[in-house]
Amino acid sequence: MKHEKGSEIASLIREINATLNAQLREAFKENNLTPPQMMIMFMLSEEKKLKVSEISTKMNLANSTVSGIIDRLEKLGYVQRVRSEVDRRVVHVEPSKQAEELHKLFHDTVTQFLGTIVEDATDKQITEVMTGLNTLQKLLNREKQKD
Amino acid sequence: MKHEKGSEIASLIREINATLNAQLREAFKENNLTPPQMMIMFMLSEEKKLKVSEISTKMNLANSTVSGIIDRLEKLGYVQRVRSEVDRRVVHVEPSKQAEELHKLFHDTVTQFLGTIVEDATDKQITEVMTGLNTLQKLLNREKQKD
DNA sequence: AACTAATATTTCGCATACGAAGTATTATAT
DNA sequence: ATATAATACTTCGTATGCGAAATATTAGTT
Repeated sequence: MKHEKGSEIASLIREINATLNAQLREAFKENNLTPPQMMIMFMLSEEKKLKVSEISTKMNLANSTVSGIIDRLEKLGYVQRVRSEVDRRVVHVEPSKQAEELHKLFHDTVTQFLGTIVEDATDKQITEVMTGLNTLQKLLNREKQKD
Repeated sequence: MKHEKGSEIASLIREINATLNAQLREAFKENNLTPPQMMIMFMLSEEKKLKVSEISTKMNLANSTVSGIIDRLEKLGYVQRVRSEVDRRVVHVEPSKQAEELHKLFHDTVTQFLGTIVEDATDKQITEVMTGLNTLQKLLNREKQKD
């Protein structure tokens, strides 16, 4: 009986994640960008310049994954890689000049979508969700060492 | 300010999902199977026979995704496809005879892992998590029609 | 019965997503 | 100063994961 709750929780996470991704794809469809592409553009419109590893950390992705996404954004002409002068191992990702008008649009689209998640949710509901997610995160992250 | 909570929630979901997947990969590493492969073997050891579309529904995946996973499990000799006699459009996925000893092992491994999620979690914590996830799921799923 | 619609699955093209290995550069140790 | 280790990123191979289109079969219409 012990694994029943774990099973239910794992299943719910999978389902919620899938739903969220589907809605993100739908919301960004007009822009012809995928969710992670859009999120990176969003972050760049706020930060103006990010290291590949910073993007990986913020988005919880492996460097190799981000590198591939940047490849495609670069090919689309939306960003450019710039090697750091200070430390030439570092690659800065910057929004490109020629797509500057789009940046505001991307930013607004993402902001708007993120708003809809909690739109017409009560404060109580938001608290419930945040509490539950934080608790689950803690449960998952501690149980490294044992016996 | 409105999108801040939405952003935080989306980010937490991503992070939790990634953590869960990483732990699943780690737990199933010994078996040389990926998480979805392992989950399908788990389901088959309980049900003995499932339609492709049933697997898709239970796992919240597109049929095309499941079809690919079954391809690889079949290539490994762990399952076999059997066309239904009743409705020849339907494909039944069955555990293979030659891997029968492994099935119990797979089942135990999955059961054990699902147990660890809630292991040494208090009832209060489990309730918090369940409440939060259910609330979030409801929030995401209702906002189809509007204005 | 012939035609059309619906259903179940597969195939295809593409974009994540990961870890391992490779490359280049910088930091550290001897 | 040179060898070694650490860091940042890319490349490679493989497995999801999706939607759209293709295929095969069954159900429903006329």
